[in-house]
Amino acid sequence: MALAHAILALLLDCPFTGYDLTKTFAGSVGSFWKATHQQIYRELAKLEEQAWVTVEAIPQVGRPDKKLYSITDLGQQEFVAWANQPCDVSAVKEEILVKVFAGAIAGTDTICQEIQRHRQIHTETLANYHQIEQQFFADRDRLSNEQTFPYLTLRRGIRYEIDWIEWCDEALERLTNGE
Amino acid sequence: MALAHAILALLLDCPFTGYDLTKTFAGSVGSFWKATHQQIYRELAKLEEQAWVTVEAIPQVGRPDKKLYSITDLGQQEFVAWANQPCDVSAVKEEILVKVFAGAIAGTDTICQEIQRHRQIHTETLANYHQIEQQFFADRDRLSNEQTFPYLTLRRGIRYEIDWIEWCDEALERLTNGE
DNA sequence: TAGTACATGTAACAGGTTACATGATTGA
DNA sequence: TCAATCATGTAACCTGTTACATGTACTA
Repeated sequence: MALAHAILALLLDCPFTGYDLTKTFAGSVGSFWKATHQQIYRELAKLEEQAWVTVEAIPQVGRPDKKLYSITDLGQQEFVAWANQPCDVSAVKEEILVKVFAGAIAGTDTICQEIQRHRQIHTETLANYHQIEQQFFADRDRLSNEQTFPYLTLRRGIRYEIDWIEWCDEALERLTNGE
Repeated sequence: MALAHAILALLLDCPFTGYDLTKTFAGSVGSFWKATHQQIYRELAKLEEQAWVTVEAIPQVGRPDKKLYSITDLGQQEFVAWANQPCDVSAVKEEILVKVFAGAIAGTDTICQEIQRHRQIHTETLANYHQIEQQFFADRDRLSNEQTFPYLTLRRGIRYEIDWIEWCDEALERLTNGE
């Protein structure tokens, strides 16, 4: 049910098309939620059935109609109710750690290369987050209450990437010690 | 396909029953992979079809036969081949951050309580990891190559929990500032 | 002229969750 | 006597991924 609520969370602020939601999930909100366009279109259809959102079709020339989705009062009530229920800590599933776990069979070189590749990816993601931070949260210690909430999700993303990079360094050191 | 490889990773070391695999996924290996018994039984059936594992039925009194699964040479080859292919960084999906993102509508109190709840859970998980560390990796700076690999996965888990706890503290501070 | 952005969708499949089902043994 | 542990499984459902499909407009 959480994809539904992630979509509602975005619609609370302003109406969106499925297309724009897809881009948002691939962008800023991507630090804590991911979804493909197929998932989003399917979910929007369900949300409409439940009357949590309404659609307005906006005709266009040479393109499919834009379908602009807005959250309803019912949708907003549902979101608040959902937010007030405790939720689980998310389950971790790390493919790279499956490899590391069996590193003795996969081979130290293989593992080190993969760790280095991941370190690179995390470094790039971190740079991206830092750029968002500069652009949208310049005066970080004087944010309004409304701005603080999205900033905290970005902070979580930044911490997460830094922590991965540090683990990669630690792992590489432990694996190359004595060579 | 990664559940299959997570199972193979465990079988590389020694044979397992589906039941024992379930417990292992709920325990130590749970720091980087989770699976329910239904998933595991279904996956084991597939692995057997592909001849990546073999089964030995062990009759018991008053209980279903134990089915002890062992990895085959083919399974081992497959695992090494898989480990040598680059894999993606895992996608993050954090339900709590969906709530935090829309915190202005959910309400600061609601959000703070939920963050505090999660802080507690992360603290307990961390304590659990520290205990595993004490028990199985006592002499942390003098581990054999074989021990280093699983230790690194535990280190990742420990760092992850610490990082979450620190983020919770940071978030709570930012949200209660000026009250 | 090739690729990207815009804008939606169907279909098939893979992976994950929840409920139900069986039935002996052991410990509180 | 109640719950937990041992040990397996079926079925239904929900979520997520991949491939395919359409067709314009703009940019390199």
